[in-house]
Formats: sequence, C-alpha cells, structure tokens
Amino acid sequence: MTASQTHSPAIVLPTSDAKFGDYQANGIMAAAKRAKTNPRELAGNVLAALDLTDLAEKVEIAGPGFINVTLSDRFLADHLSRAADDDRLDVAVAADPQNVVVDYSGPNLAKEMHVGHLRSTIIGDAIANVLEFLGNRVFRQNHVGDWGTQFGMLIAYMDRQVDCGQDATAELADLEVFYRQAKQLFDSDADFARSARENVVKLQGGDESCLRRWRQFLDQSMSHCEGIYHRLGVSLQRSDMRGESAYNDDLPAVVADLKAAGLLTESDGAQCVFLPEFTGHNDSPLPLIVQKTDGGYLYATTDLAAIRYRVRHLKADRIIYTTDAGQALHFKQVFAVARKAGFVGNATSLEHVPFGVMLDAEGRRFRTRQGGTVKLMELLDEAERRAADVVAEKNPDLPDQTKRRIAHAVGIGAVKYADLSMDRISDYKFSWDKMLALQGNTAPYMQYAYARVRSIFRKGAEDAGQLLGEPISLADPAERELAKLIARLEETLATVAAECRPNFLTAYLFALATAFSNFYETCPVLNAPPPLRASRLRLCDLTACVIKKGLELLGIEVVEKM
RNA sequence: GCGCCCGUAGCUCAAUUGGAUAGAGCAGUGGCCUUCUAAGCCGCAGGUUACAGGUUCGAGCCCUGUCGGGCGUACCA
Repeated sequence: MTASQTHSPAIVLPTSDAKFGDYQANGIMAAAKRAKTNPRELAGNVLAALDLTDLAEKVEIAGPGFINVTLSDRFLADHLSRAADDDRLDVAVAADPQNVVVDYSGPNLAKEMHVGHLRSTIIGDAIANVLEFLGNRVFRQNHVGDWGTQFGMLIAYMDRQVDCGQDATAELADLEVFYRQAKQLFDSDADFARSARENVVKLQGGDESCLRRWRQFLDQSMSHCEGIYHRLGVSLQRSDMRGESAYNDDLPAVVADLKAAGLLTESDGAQCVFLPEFTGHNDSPLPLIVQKTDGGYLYATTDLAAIRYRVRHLKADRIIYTTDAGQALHFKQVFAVARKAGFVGNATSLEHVPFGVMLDAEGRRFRTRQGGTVKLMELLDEAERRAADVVAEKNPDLPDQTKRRIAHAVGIGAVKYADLSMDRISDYKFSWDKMLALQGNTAPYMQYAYARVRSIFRKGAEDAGQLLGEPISLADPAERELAKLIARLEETLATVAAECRPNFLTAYLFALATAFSNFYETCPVLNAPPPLRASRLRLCDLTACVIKKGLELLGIEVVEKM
C-alpha cells in the first residue's frame, strides 16, 4: 500500500545480523522521506496494513525504521516440504518468460582454444543455465570466428599437405601445429602467400571447392571445441554455433540500412557511423567503422547483423554478451548504433556482461613460461592431474575408476568454481592451490559437503523418497539456519539472473554448505530418535538436492564419494 | 590528453547496488575425532574500505578532486 503510493520499493533482504530476525525491509526510511513523514510512524502504518501471520512469527520495527521479520518455523517447514516433493525445488517458473540470447565463448576456429576463452565460456554458460532454469527461452549463441583472411591461409596449407601426399585431416588434429606451420609458410614463401590470398578471394566469391575445404577445416575445429565443452561440462552444442560467416549475406544490407537511416558517413575511404557521444583522441569524433576502405567488413558490422537476426528471428527480449571488459567501448557503440538504426527497439535490452582478465600468481597476464598462450586442453589436463594427486593422498583405497571420476569432477569443478565465485569485473589471480583447497569457498568444499550427505544415506540405507510425508522439525538453531538457507535458493537465482552475477550463487552455496557442516557437527542424524531422525534426513536430502542443483546450474558435477 | 574499470585484514577474495557492529578462506594462535567422511567444526587475533572533501537519518557503494594500477581510444576480434 505505502509502497505503491510513494513508488518506493520495499527492499526486503536477509538481515545483516541474526538478532534482527530473518528478513529486513529497508525501504521505509526512503519512502518516509519522500512522503515527508516520520519513518518509524510510517513503519507502524505499514505493519498495521500488513498481514504476515501466515509466514512470520514476529514482525517488529527497529532502529530508524527497519521492519524486521522472523519467519515462523511452520512457514519454513511447509516450504521445505514442497521443495522436497518437487524436482524444481519449489523454484517457480517465470510468470513472464523472456526470449534471452546469451552470446558467449566465441572462439576463433582458426586456432585451438586457449585460456582466453575460458571465462566467457564458463560465465556465459552459467548465466544461460540459470536463465533457462527460471523458465526463460534461452538461445545460446556461439559467435565463433569462422571467417577472415586466416582461413585462406589454412586452406592453402591443406592443399599443400595433400600435394605432399599427406592426409590433411589427420594433420588438422593438432590445430595449433597446423596453424603455426601455415603461418610460417605464409611469412616465408611468397607463392604460398599468394595462393592463400587467392583463396580468400575465392571464398568470398563462393568458390565451391574452396568452400568445401573451408567446411572440412571448420568441422575439425568445431569438433575440437565440442571436445573442450564436453570436458568442461559446458552446454554449448554444435547447433548453437552461429559464426561470423552466417551473417555474410546480411552485411551489405546492414550497411545499406545504416545509409538509409542517414547514419553513414564516408571518412578516409571507410564507411563509418559517427555518434556525437563517442570521441577519441583530442575529442576527435570516434567512428564505428562498418566497412573498410578495401570494401571488407569488420566485427562491428557482424555484430550489428547478429543483433538484427536475434531481434527479427529469435524475437529476443534480452541479449547478453559475455566478453572481456576491454570490449566495453565496442559494445557501447554497437548498441547505440543498433538502436539509432532501428535494428532493436526499446523493448529489447542489450547487455554487455564484462569480465576481467586472468592473471598468474605474480599478477601478470596468464601465459606459458615462454610467453605464449596456454592451451585450454593442457590447462584442463593439469587440473585433473592435480586433483588426482589430492584424491590419491586423501583416499588411496578407492578403486581407480572412482578416483578418476572424482579427479575429473573436482579438477574441472575447481577451475570453473574459482572463476565463477569471483566478482566478474575484477581481474583475478589464477591459483591452483587456492582453487583445489579443501577449505573455503571452493568446488572441492562444496562437493565434499554433498558427498557427506550422500554418505549418511548410504550408511542408513535410507531412501529419500520414503520420507515425503514426515514432518520437519526446526527446534535446533543449526536445523533452522540450514532450513532458512535451503529456502533462499529461489531469491538467489533471481538475483543471479537479473544481474548476471554467478558469484551470488557460489556465495549462497558456500553459506549453505557451511550451515550444513555446522548442522552435521551438532545434530546427529542416524542416531536421532524416530520422528527427529526422519526430519533430519529430510533436511540432509534437501541440502544435497540444492547443492546438486546449484552446482549443476554452474556446470559443475557432484560425486557420491570423495 | 580523453573515456571506462579497479584500489577493502599480511595474502587471495566477499559485501544481494544507500542500511544496523564491513564478512570468508589462507597464513598466525587456542580448542574438538570411541558416535553419520577431521577434505570437517568452534574460538581468538587481525580494518582510518588508497587519500581529501561533499551529499543524508545512514556511504566500501552516490558526487567532486588527488594519488596509484589495468584496459580502451579509425579501418584486428
């Protein structure tokens, strides 16, 4: 009532301190100011108009005008019962689902994937998963680099291989070597360089034999990416790949549209869009170049074409770009031009979701000792190797196959979790020791918490399904704290989706796992007397389900034992 | 030069966008395994949130300035 009168949001959040109850409403003070009334008085009026008897045990006014709410155990227990009986864990499907495009990963198919692709791939996938789970229609778009001059060179090198009687397909298996050798030849052999350049012209001209070899190369390269995605537990499929070349035919139309809209200016022979809000050196106008002097197009043009496609054909309500922060200006320009040109209306939101760079322990850019880029495949090998060492040390008696499975889940999970648990925008220091640490906000800690729950069920030979009707008791503070956190999944996911901030989910899961550990220490489960035993088993099962679901949305596996 | 981002405990990072006494992990220090996985749990100690002003009931968060770092700034992506 008050909120609607003053247009002030209620701002209900978990309390900053347990002594204030479970949730606090922070909006009263601001509302009172706007309405020029006393905040505590206003809080009193709100309370009088509010009926929280269904969910609250206690509601009180505190401090300058906070409203503190203590949930009733009954309300919490009811919620938990619903969650336990629901594979969505009582998280509602969006009432107004959106068509959301998430543009992420986007490797260059001319080369092997390297660590530079890791953050976009992991963060974008987590965001896509969460949005999808909340009921939105998600279009994962892998805007791969599958076009450009380097492909002329690669095709020329394929030809050279075949001429030498070698099987080009086998050679392609190591994309990095293939690229390096092609580049070397391009730089040293004038004949080769000429045929490479001719190939570019042929490709653009639609030469069928050239296109066939180009597709053959792409097929190999895409298989390599799929291998990485599969190993990483990333949901991207080949059908999500819609590379730059997919927009080739649209590029002239994009430029024509810009011209028709009166936005196009020729400058130094290039076709540009100048918008007054963008300036460069010495306040000189800064163009968005959409066509080079030689007639070629740039990634701004492709991005504009992609926006057009996503709005027209995918009916996007929201388009999310997960790229490094260095591209902020590019996207600002592209978004502004897309709106001016009418490619996208006000109903569609365009969001650049930036992230910082990966640094090594010394705070330098993450590179190999020789200064080259680190191959993603090799990074993942090392992750699993290091995880395997830890598993072997902690749990030498497990069967080898189990150890391997744990090493995979823990190693890959550690790399992903470390990335996802940081605030995206800051650069982050990559540290094997920290991400594989068994304490703190890490994947192994989460996975361990899960394995401990599962162990209880194994030991008790219990089936969670049999517990459905059993009442949940929250008498112990550790039980209640755990229940409260379990009930917080939905609001957490909503925030992650709204802000594109996976680290809110990891922080939530860490709090949940910590609460569980506490519960685990203080509340015996299997040895508890009958009604309590079932109640605690239900809390255990719910904890496991939430951890599993949360990690699954982050693309991280759980294991039954570790 | 201009623009964007960042600066929080010795170290690595949080802080749900303006809420109450700034939180974790590591490192330091003291406890807890005859009972469900100790890869765990519970204490203690550690802070002028780079600095200086400002806005207001309230600022790590907003505004102005300064210092320090990163990135970007016309035909790469």
